Amino acid sequence: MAEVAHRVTIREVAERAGVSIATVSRVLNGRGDVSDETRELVSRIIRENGYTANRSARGLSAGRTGLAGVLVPLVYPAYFAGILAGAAEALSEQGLQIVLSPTGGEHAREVSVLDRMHGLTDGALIILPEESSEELERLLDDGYRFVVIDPLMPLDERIPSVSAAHTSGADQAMRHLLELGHRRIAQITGPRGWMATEDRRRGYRAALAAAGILPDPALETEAVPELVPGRAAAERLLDLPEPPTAIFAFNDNIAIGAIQAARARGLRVPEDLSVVGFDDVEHATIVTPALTTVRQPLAEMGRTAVSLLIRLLERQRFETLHLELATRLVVRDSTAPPRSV
Amino acid sequence: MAEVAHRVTIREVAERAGVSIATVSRVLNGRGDVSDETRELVSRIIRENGYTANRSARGLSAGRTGLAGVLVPLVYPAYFAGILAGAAEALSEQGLQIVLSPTGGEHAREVSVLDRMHGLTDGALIILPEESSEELERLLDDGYRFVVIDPLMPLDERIPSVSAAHTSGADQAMRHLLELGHRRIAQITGPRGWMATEDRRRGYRAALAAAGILPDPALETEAVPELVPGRAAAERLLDLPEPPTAIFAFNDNIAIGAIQAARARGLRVPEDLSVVGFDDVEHATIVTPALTTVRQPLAEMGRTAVSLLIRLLERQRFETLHLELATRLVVRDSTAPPRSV
DNA sequence: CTGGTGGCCGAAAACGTTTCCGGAACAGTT
DNA sequence: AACTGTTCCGGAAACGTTTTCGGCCACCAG
Repeated sequence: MAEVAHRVTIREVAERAGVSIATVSRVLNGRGDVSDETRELVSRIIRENGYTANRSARGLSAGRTGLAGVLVPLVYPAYFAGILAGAAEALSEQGLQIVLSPTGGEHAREVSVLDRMHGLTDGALIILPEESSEELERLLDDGYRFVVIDPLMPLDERIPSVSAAHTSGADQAMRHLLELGHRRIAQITGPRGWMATEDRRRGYRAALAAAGILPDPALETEAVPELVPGRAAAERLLDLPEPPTAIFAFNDNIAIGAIQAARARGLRVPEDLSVVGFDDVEHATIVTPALTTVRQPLAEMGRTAVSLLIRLLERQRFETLHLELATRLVVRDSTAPPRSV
Repeated sequence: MAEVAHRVTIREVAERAGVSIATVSRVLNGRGDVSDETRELVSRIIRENGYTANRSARGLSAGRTGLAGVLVPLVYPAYFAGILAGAAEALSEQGLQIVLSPTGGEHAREVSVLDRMHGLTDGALIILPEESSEELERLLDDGYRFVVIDPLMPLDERIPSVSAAHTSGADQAMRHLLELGHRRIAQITGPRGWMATEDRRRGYRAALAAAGILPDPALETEAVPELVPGRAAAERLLDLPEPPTAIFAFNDNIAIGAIQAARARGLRVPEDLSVVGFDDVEHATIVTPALTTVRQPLAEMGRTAVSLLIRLLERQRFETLHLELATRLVVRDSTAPPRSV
């Protein structure tokens, strides 16, 4: 029990093995130019002394830190946790450690966090970035490597990104409702200006148009993608003189809010009101009725972003920097033909 | 657009400001011994050139990396996300970055991750560790600083830990059910040997004893704390010749599984079966009926662990290394008096 | 005028690695 | 015997900071 616990260094390992530190380093990193005999000896000493390299020193010397940043607005929501889980798995396979930074979705904080990341990590995944394309371009020009997951705003061509097929997802959801016979289908959108919002709105309108239905502006309302605002938005829709028979919600939380709103006024889901969500987080399966929703492959988005990042770090050239993953409607119990049919 | 983007160093900042690197370092770290004038000038140059310190170099030189490890079995489950959210907030307030390591709950992987952490971070939070007390003691003797959150096994006195009041929580849950008039109360426990399992079992038995009820071994069954195993366990209980009128589940997932099991055989919750969970994750509020459950202050456990870790890093001496946070019963809609009363 | 004090700053060592360069030893070829 | 290669290894520079130590200067008191 030492007075001050002293971490064993490469120099001590070298001394005890009777070799130079260069040789120890070579063994450590699996470089060639070491005899089997020496390699064996050094490995033993390393094991016996419980030596592990000081990452700061390694990072400083080698120019790579082995760290990858993951910027996320919040840790808690299942949406982020899903992406994070996929990314974490893939990063760990690549031997990269994750530096997790919740930004709280505040622009200023995110900018400063990102600046710090530049001196700390080899690259980053940025989920739902608050930053403008210009700010990200500056970072890119500074030589930092990163991949954006689910960009809120349209980004410059040069910025690598991974997203989901919003328009197609909305289209699938709408087709499903239309086939069930719904004609008055409301949409609770996400915040105006987000790419996801606009893309899904496009899908919504296109599907209506294809069915020969004139969109009713009263049936489109907006909500912060959380449960309580979702419930409020649904209440607004149900208060309409001619309320919808189905609601297509921006995400599962809003959809669950809508189910609660319906139940609160004695409407049954799906008999009196059909509800479709988006995301397919775990909540969708435990709510009653189980939610029909558009599945986003969250974990896979994380994994895909990592593989893009890896190739970026290896300075590979690419065909395409923009990946869009397919979405898929999952039909459960919250949708049925409308009453009147 | 430089050929190879070159990160600006402290040396360049010093040159452009016409001062020594020592002075720039002093400004950077807010040390005294710099005139206001010089400080202003250097700050400007730093801002203009978008300089941020290389963390590896800083870590190497200063002996502190500004990184804190967080070891977690999985990222996804709301239980971990809740703790992580609290810890993340507190760590960021302290200017520490989070190195997140999902271990998959595999012992071997956790050990190696932890070894790596030692050379990378200043300290760590270890949530639900797979490691034995001995392994953690070795780490402690090596001079690594960490705090265990919700230990699975009893740990050595010297290992700092934060946990929740399991026994008291179980007692509150049982009292509630007993007061409602239940006499045949089943328990679905967590895995045998876990501290949480044993403590809650103690609370369960003590409450029964206090009510003068002889425990029936048939009413105690075990499940992996997830939804599907929980449903299976509940089915076993409901298949009993004399089934329980209430179930006290090890966590919310199991409780939700129990609700599903009841519903599947036409029993109504809470009229025909009362269910109490543990944790109070978000799921508990969106399931129907909303779950009566014992709330663990997850975010606060994370924050508390961080403040312990901070004091450890500052080498403060302490009164106590073991903190237990209070749990509290939250009554919702999944509990009611039994049928027969 | 002298000596002391305090504010401000620079030189340089130190942190623990990786990696470049070159040298020793030995085998094979001519 | 002299060479050319190969294999294996060590010396030392370099990475970008922090921090210690000491020096210079201005100011003040005696």
